[in-house]
Amino acid sequence: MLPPDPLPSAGDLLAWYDRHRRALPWREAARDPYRIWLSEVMLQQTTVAAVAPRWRRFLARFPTVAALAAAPWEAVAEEWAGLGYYARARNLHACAQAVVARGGFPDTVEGLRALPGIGAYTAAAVAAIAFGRPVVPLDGNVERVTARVAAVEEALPGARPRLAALAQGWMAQAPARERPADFVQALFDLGATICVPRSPACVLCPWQAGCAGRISGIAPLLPRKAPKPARPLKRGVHFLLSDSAGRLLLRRRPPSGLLGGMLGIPGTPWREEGWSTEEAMAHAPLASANWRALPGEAKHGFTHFELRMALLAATLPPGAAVEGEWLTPAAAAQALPGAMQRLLALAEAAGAVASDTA
DNA sequence: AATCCGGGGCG
DNA sequence: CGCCCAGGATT
Repeated sequence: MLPPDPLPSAGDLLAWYDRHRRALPWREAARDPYRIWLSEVMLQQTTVAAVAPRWRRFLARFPTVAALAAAPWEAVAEEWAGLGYYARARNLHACAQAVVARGGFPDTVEGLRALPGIGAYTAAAVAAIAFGRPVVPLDGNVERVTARVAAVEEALPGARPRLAALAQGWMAQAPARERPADFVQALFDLGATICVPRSPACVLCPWQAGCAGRISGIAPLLPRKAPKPARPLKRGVHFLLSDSAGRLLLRRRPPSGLLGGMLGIPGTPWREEGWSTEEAMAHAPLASANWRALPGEAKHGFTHFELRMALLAATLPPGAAVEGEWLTPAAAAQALPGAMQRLLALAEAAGAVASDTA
């Protein structure tokens, strides 16, 4: 079969990008590798809309990589709370310290790839956007655009090497090679605004004439993906202990694993089998307290399982000592990951804690 | 290569 | 309710 005519032209895409590129906060300032790197880490599996306000807030608190490296983990965790994938925050902190120790960000893919939390994608993205290296980061947008333009019918993730080679081939064309940062961001924007997963707007696409997927009519079906397994349901029981001032007992979770390093409301492990009251009470932070079950359940979806949590509440008996940290409900809402905030909302609905200032 | 790891928005 | 999102680390 003959290739489509004309072939995808980097110049056409760059001309489109010059007119239609998204106005994103990390594109406004100069190419500070710290800001670019921070945006790329936040954008891992996270939408632009969710990242933009958090990116501004993070930089207001940690304006430089040195400031981030010098900050205590507790402050970084609090600033990241609610963004998800908390290993990113741990690696971000460690990466900042490594960068300060070596005197600045590496300006090559290999150098960046060696840092914590920087994989093949982020290394290529920072190298291209911050340092002008002619490399294409393969993200979900680039995978989709490339699979469609080249009509790659092989399913992900097996097709990834082919897609990467095709996209890198476009970067080798003259106009792209001279504007690597713009070219990769043009691919991002094309995938985010026109070559979208469902109902792509092919009539608006600068590459429509050369798109093999559009010509053959299969573009909306690409890229093909392997089916995903079903998510099991897990259950847990949690314990909300209030002191006489209305503050709540929280404990920092182990540094790795699910919600690692983040604050949490004490509770049982999460498992598929349910918990009897007696069994759950063995995990209570304080056995002798006026525990009462609150009505309802808190539900939360993780990537690989669904979670339902029951909640028991009690007040701290006078003179009792418990290990953990005491936070006001407002401070807890600020510092807790989403799953734990669901428990807080359940308690507020039951009138078990002071309602937030909202 | 397969698994684990959050949270939000959209059709 | 399922899918997708500027993925990385671990095994």
